[in-house]
Parts: sequence; C-alpha cells; structure tokens
Amino acid sequence: MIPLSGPFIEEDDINRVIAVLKSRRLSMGPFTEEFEKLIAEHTGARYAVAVNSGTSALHLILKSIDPKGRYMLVPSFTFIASANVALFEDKIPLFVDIDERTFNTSPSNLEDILTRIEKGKYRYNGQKVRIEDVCCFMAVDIFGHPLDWDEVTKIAERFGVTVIEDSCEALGSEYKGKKAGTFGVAGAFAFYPNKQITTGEGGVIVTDNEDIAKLSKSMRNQGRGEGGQWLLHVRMGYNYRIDEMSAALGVSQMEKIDRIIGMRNRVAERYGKLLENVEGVRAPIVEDYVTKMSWFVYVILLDKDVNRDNVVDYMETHGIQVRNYFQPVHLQPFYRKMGHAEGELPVTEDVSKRTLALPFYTDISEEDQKVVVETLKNAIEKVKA
Amino acid sequence: MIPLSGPFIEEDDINRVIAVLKSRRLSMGPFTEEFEKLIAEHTGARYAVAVNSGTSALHLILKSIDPKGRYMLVPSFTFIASANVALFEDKIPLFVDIDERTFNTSPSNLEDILTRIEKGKYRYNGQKVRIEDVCCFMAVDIFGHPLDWDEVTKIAERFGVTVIEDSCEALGSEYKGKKAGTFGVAGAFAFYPNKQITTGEGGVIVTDNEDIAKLSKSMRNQGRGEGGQWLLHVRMGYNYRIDEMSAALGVSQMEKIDRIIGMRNRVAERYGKLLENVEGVRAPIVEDYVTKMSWFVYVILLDKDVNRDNVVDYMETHGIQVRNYFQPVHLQPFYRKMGHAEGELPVTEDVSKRTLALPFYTDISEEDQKVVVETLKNAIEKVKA
DNA sequence: AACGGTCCTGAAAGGGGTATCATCACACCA
DNA sequence: TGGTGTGATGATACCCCTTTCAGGACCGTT
Repeated sequence: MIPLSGPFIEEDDINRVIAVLKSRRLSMGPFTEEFEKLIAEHTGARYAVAVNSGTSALHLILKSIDPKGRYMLVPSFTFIASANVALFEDKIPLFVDIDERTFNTSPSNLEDILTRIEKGKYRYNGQKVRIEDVCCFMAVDIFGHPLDWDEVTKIAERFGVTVIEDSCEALGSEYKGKKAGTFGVAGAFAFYPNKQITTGEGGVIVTDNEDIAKLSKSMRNQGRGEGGQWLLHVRMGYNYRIDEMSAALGVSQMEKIDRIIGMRNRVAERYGKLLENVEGVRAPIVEDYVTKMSWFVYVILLDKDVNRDNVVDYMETHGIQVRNYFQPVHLQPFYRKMGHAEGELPVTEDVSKRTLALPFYTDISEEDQKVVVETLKNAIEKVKA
Repeated sequence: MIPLSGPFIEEDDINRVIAVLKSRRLSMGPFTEEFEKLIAEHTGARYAVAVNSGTSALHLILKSIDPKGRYMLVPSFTFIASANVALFEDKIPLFVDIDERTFNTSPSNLEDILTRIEKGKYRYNGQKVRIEDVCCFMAVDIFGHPLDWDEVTKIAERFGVTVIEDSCEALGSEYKGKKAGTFGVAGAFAFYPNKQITTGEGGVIVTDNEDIAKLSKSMRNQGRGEGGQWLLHVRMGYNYRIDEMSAALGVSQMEKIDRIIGMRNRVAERYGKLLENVEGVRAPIVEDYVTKMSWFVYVILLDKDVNRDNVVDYMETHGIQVRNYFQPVHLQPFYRKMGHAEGELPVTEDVSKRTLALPFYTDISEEDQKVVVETLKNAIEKVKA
C-alpha cells in the first residue's frame, strides 16, 4: 500500500525526544523556546509562539487582535478550522470564491464581495452586512501555494480589512522572496504528521506585532500574567501549550527544513514529469510570483468528464491512498444548517469535485511515484471507458 | 534544589515513545485507543476519550451535554479552567464556597445557594438567577481528595442539576469503593507533568453515557462524522486530539498506575509523620469515606498567625520550591472585572491565604522530605519570631 | 400588455439579555 | 428620634440581534 502521506522521522528526531524524556521537563521547557526561535529565524518574523495545533494558532491570533465586527471573510475551499475559528468567537464566516488555477482565494471575487458590502448590496441571512462589521479576512495559502499577496493586500487595505494569514500549509514557501506567514498581521503554521515538518500535533503563530505575541503567549497558558506571574490569570485563556516532546521534534525537523523542502520539491518535479503523459488531468500550477514553493500536498485537477469518485475507488482498491480534498466548508453538514447551499461559490464547488491528492511525502520513492501515476492512468482510462 | 513536582519517567516509558516515532503514526493511532482502554478499565467507566488537556476534556463534556441555562455552579478554590470552560460556552460561573477540612466544595453551601436560587433570592449582576437557568455543577475533587459524593449527588438530584466531575487531580482515588471520575455524567482527568501520571500535555474524558462519548470523539477531531466519514464535518469541532507520543507515554504510565499511587501514598505518609512535630501547620485531612487516596499535591494549612508569603520566600531562598495554590478563581484579575470581589466566599478566601503545597512527586526521597520539613520548621519559627 | 411569481430589500416587530433606576428596609449615627 | 447611607429587590428601559413581513422590482408566461 502506498500511503497518502507520512512524517519524515530520522535518528536525530528520535534522539531529541529521548533527551526530553530524560530531562524530566515535559512541558514549558527549553525546546519550546528553541523551536520558536528556529521558526522565527526561518520565516523572518520577529516573534513566534508555539501552540498545540494550527487551529489553536488561528484561534489565538483572532483572540489577540480582538477585531470588531461580526463577520469574517474566508475561503470555503480550505480546511474547516480556517472558518471554525470565527464560530469560536461568535463571528460569522462569509465565504469567498477561489481562482481555478491555484485554488487560492480569487482577489477579484474578494474585491467584488467587499465592494458589494460597501454598497450595502451584500446580505447574510436577510441582514445587510456593513463594511465596518467585517472584522477580518482569513487568508489561506492553500496547499502550500502563496496567495497573490500584492493584490490581496491592496484590496484589504482599500477596504480597511485586517488580514490574518492561515499559512498552516505553507511553511517555507515564498511570495516574491518573502516567506509565507509574514503577510498578514500574524500567520499560523501547523505541524500535523502530513505537513512539511511535524511535531505530532502542533502549531505556531508568527508575527511582528508585539501585542499579538504577548497576548498569544498568555492565552495559550490559561491567560497567565507576564513576568513569571504564575498564579495570576489576568485574562481569559486556554490550554494551548505545546508539550516538550513535540517541541523537540519540531526543533530537529526545523534544523533540516531546507533539505526537507528540497526533497519534496524533487517529488513534485517527478510527478510533474510523469503526469505529462497522462490525459485528463492537470498538474498543480505554480505561479511566477512564487519564488519558493514548499509543497504540502500534490493536488491534481481532473477533467470534467472524469468521474473523480470512481478514480478514488479504483486507486484505493489498487493499494494507493488518495484523497479528494477539500470538501468546501460551506457545504459541510453543519454549515448547511446555517443556511449555506450549492450554488453559492461556483468555482469552489466545481474544483472541489475534481481535485485529487496523490500520495505525497518527503521520502516517497521514485518507483512508488511511477506506480501511482501508472495506476492513475489506468483508472482514468477505465473510468472514461 | 528540591523541586515542587516532577514526572516519573522510566525506561519503559521512553521505549514506548521511541516505538511511536519508528511507527510513523504520530497521531490518531493505536496508542490513543490503548490508552483509552486502560483508563476505562482502571476507572470502571464504559467509555474513555483521550484529548490534549484536562481543559479540553472539561470543555468537551460541557459541549457534549449541551445543557440549557446560562449559569454554572463551580467552586472558586480550584484551577481556573474549571470555571473558564463555562466562559468558553458563554455561560456564567457562580461560585460555591468550600469546606475548611478537605478544601472541597461545601455541600451545605451548595445546598444553601441552590435553595436561595429556587426562592428567587440569589442574584448575579443585579439579575435574579432562576433555578432553570442553572445548567450544571462543575464538581471538583480537589488535590485528589474526592468530594462527599453521597451528599453532593443528593443535593444535585433534588434541584435537578446536572453534575460534571472535574476529577483532573484525582486519578485513582476512590469514594466508598468507587473511582473518582465516575460520579457525574462524565469525568475529566488531566496529565500535566505534575499529575499522578503524565502524558506531557493531555487529558481524558470518562463516561458511561454513549452520546457524550460519541460527541466528544467527534468534536475533539474537528467535528468529523462517525464511521470513517473523514472528510465530513457534521458538527462544530476543535482540534483536541492527543498525539501518539503522549498517548504512548500514557499507556506505559497506566500500566504502573497502582505502583505509582502506592509510592505517592508512602510519600504522603512520611510527610504526615514528619509534620507531627511541626507547630503551626495542619497536615491534609483524608475523610473516612475516601477508601483510596491518590495524592496529587500535598497541601498543608498554616495557622492564621503564620505569614504564608514569608514562609514561601524562606523556603524558596533555601532551595525548596513550594507553592501557594490555589488563588481563588473569583479573585483572579479578569474575574474581578466581571464584578467579583473579596468577601464573596469567606472560607475560600481564608484558606487560600494559608495553604502551602510542599514538594511532592512519586520518587522524592525520604531525605529530601526531611529537609523540606526541617526547612519548613525553621521558616515558621523565623516568621513567628 | 397584463398577470403572477420570485427575489430583493428596507423596515418593523419581537425576544433575550443587560444595565439602570426607584423604592424599600434596615442599620448606623448624630 | 430622625436623617443618612447601604444593600437588596422589583420594575423598567434599552440595546442588539434575529426574524418576519410587506412593498417593489424584475422576469417569465400567457
């Protein structure tokens, strides 16, 4: 069986974790700080705050900036947590459609929605959405591919909308020479085992904003006060701490981040070459403004006449794990209950029916990749026939 | 330096974690299930759901039972998360005072408050609290010592109030032969490194209620559907998953839980003997209904004429870590902002000024304990003089 | 061209929660 | 004994959000 994904764990990773266990410091120790330092250095952000998941990172950013306004703009073609954090704070997600090439938020659709809101032409549940009610835009660098940040920033600034960067899938990617995660007021990364680097479960916040860093650090630790005020809880807080084993893993993984990204780039290149001979599929597009691509997953787009679900079945029965993500957030069962339905986001809904993630991990072998593409070719022929 | 606390990590614990790293399953794997099985067996609960913290466990229980009513009863002499989970769900904590002997919620004060509520004599922020607005009682087994569950259950049933058991500090304790965590509709445990057993960061929910178990499992994993519906999110959810390294640690720790509790009991016994010769302190009281005591921390009560803060300073400067917990929740800065103030809970406020937690961990040596008690004796003499 | 249906949109009503105020009782003090 | 201050209590007003309704524009049909 060729799995969809998997972590890249070597001897040095294991040794780091052992060191933690022998140190008897299993939480809030030196590895957390070291991990944060490495992330900050790598991204170029001034501050990094490690937490226990990407979801926690997004939540704490939102809490820290505490933006006024009940609505949050967010794409629907993303992991559900991007939108859920709005619900955590009793805010309402408003969905933006995507661009068919990169699967990222379409700047023109973003601009269109904001224009309609400004003109009083945009409604949610029968209610007019005012521009001052839009608290922020949760901007996602999907599958590792950065947004068109010049465009997005320009639009957001024009309408006075704060941008949070959900760069959970894009650690190491660069837009015009600048690292993903550094474009909004703060950025979030995630380190689930299928990510570029893993900490088991884990995430991190990066920001140049001192207040966000300070508040996030406090709120991840039950709202405790600064300066060793250990027993004082000065604000609302959560337990979003990362444990030391995870942080230690993060340290050893970050020490070889460039090598990992390089290996993943070669995997992507090989897929690209192999897919040139396959009819009915479109390989991922990397736009020119992406000066460095850090692949999270390798998602191809099937032609409209290829039944994706049948391809998935064929691949799975032939021992190859694939996945059809993302299902649009606005069509998830409990978002439907909030009034969303098909037709709201044409590109998102079309694309989400045709995407297919191929097995992709740092140390996948060339042979396995060939098997994947051969099986895919067979699947498409079978499905079309 | 003699630390306040520390985890008890042995060779087998380390080996389990190594096994995880070599398995390439760093999340949602077999150790999580094994850990849950061991917890369920040990407590006698039908279901166990492992999560990433005790706070997450409490939150998911509250979410799962989704109780009607805006107010939650909770002691103030507890860790802040017991009360914070109410705020997570836009509910308002109403504080109950404690018993001076065990530091646990005073059943008579609980009864008194509920009676006043029923008679329309209880107000919060000027507003009358109605009995049907009380969603539940967050019952805490403080420092490992079980509540007087016969009394608490009787009162809660009389007023129709749901009980959630915050047994985060009481893994292994028994009330009249029944394990802590099994008295409310569900119980929560926590495994921070200072706890009886540790997973780094981690927690677990135990319950006999199938719905609570099912909902908790879904909501810890982003609200995903049951039965392998991996891409469907059928309800609101969080990332409260425990990672496999932590779960593996939990497995090896649970395999020796009886030995650990036994060792901690001997530590407590030794402290008890040593403290018999110390004036001005009261050793912890264990009530007769506690058929098995699983010590979390060892908290002594200083006489009113002993200045606790000076004792703390003395001990710390003499290389012995101690702690004055808990600071009452209702007097934490951001609870004060909600209108709470001194005078609300006389016993809680008195006790919290006089408690002192001594260094306490599974493998503390008898020699170190003697040093602790000798230093304490000197501290008290110095302070009184 | 007239009719009817749908969708859009503004406005108003309803409800829940919160804050404020007036009143009353009680206690303390002059 | 009366005045003042404090705290408890009931009532009220207000604010915000949400739902509903009615009018009107638009479009398709007859």
